[in-house]
Amino acid sequence: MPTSDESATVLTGWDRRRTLRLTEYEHIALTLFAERGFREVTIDDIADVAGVSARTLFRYFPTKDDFLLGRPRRSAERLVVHIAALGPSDSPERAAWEVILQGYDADPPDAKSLNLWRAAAAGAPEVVARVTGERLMLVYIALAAYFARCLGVDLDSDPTPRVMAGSMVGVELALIETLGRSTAEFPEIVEAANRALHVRPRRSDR
Amino acid sequence: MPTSDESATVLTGWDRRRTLRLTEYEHIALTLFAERGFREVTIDDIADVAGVSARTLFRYFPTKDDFLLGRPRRSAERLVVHIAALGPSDSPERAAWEVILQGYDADPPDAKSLNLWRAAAAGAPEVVARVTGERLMLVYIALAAYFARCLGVDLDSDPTPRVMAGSMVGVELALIETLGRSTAEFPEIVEAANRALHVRPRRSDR
DNA sequence: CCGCGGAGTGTCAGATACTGCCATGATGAT
DNA sequence: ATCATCATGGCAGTATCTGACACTCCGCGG
Repeated sequence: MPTSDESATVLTGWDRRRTLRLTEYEHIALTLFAERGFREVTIDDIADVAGVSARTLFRYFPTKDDFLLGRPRRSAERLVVHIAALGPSDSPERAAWEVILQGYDADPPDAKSLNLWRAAAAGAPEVVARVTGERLMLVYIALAAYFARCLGVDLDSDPTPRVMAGSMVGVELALIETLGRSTAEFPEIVEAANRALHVRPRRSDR
Repeated sequence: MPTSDESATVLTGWDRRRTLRLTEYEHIALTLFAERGFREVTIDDIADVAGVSARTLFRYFPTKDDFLLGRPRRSAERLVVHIAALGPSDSPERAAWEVILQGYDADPPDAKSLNLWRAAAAGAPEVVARVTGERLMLVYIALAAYFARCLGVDLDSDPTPRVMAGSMVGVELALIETLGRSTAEFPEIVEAANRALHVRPRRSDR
C-alpha cells in the first residue's frame, strides 16, 4: 500500500486512468460543441472521435449536459472549499470577497480553456442558466454559513448573513457577466464592487 | 372586427382557447409531478389524464421542462416589465426595490399555486437551478438598464449600474430562499435587505 | 515478469423525449 | 349554416439514456 497522504485522497492507478479519460472525453466534446453547436453534436459523434462506444461515454458523463457542467462545477467546488476554510475575521465581507477575487487572479493562464467552454456553451443557453443558478446557490450557502459563523448568529433565525451572502454572490454575478463581454474592465468593476460591498481595499492593493 | 384595444393584444377566440387549455394542461402536469415526482411522470401519463395525445401536449409545451418553466417565467416577465416601466428617480435603488417587494405583497392569494409548483419542482433540481439562473439574469439586465438610465451613465462603459443590479438581485435571491423555508420571517428579512441595500423605508411602511 | 481479479468496455434491447408529416376533425368567424 | 382555419391524432423516425450480460483489459501484488 502506498504511503497514504494525510488529507489528499489516495490516487490509485484506476482513479488516475479514469480522470485522464474523463478530461480527454470532455475536451473532445467541448471542441465538437464549439465547432458545430451543442444541439448539432450527438453522443455518437463524440464517441466516434473518442474511439469508444456511446455506452462508455455515458458511464463517464451521465447526461449530455454533464459535458458542459463539469468545468463550472469544479470551479464552484473549489471556491466553496476555500470559503469553508476561512477563519474567523472581524471584517468577514472583505475576507470572503478577497477569496472570490483570488479565483480571478488565478484564471488568466486558463484563458484558452475558458474560451473553449464559452464557445461550447454558446449553443446551450438552458445549460448556461442552470450553471449560473447552481453556482450562485452553492456559493450563497457557503457564504451565508461563513458570515453566520463570523457574526456569531444563528443562520436559521437571523436573516442578516443570508442577505450579506446574497448581495455578495449578486455582485460576483455582475463581475462574471462583465468579464464575459470584455476582460479590460477588470480594475473598474472590482473597484465598483468594493464600493458596493463597503470593502475598503488594503493599502497593498494596486 | 372587434374594437381593437389600444395597448392590449386583441384576444381572438382561438387565443383564448389556447390559453385556457395551456393552463389546464399545466395544472394537470404540476399535480402529477407533485404526486409522483418529475422523473416518474411521463408525457403519456399527462396526456392520458388530460385526455389528449402526447403529440398535442408537445404543441403546447415544447419540452417536459416547460411544464415547470411556465410559472416562474411569467413571474419574471411581469417583474421585468414593471422595472422597465419605472420612471426616473433620485433614489433608483429604493424605487426598484419597492417594485420587487410589490411582487411579494401580491403573491399571498397565490400561495396554493406556489406550493403546488414547489412540490412539483422538488423532483427536478436541474430545472430549479435553471429557473434561478434565468430569472436572475433577466432581472439583473432590467435593473442594470434602469440604474444606468437614472444615473445617466453608459451601461457598457460604467460598471456601477451593473454592480448595483447584481447586489439587488442577490438580495432578492436571499429573500426567495428564506421564504422557501418559512414565510414567517418576512418582516425580518425585508428589514435586513433594506439595511444591506441602504434603502431607508418610507414612513408609510409598517 | 506473470497471473489474477477487479474494473472497464461493447453490444443489444428497450424506455422516454421529442419532431416532421399528413389526413382528419373540430370550432371560431361571418 | 357554412366556410376557412386552426387543432388534433397517428405514425414513423431520431436522440438521449438505462439495464443486463458477456468479454476484455490492465493495474496491482507476488
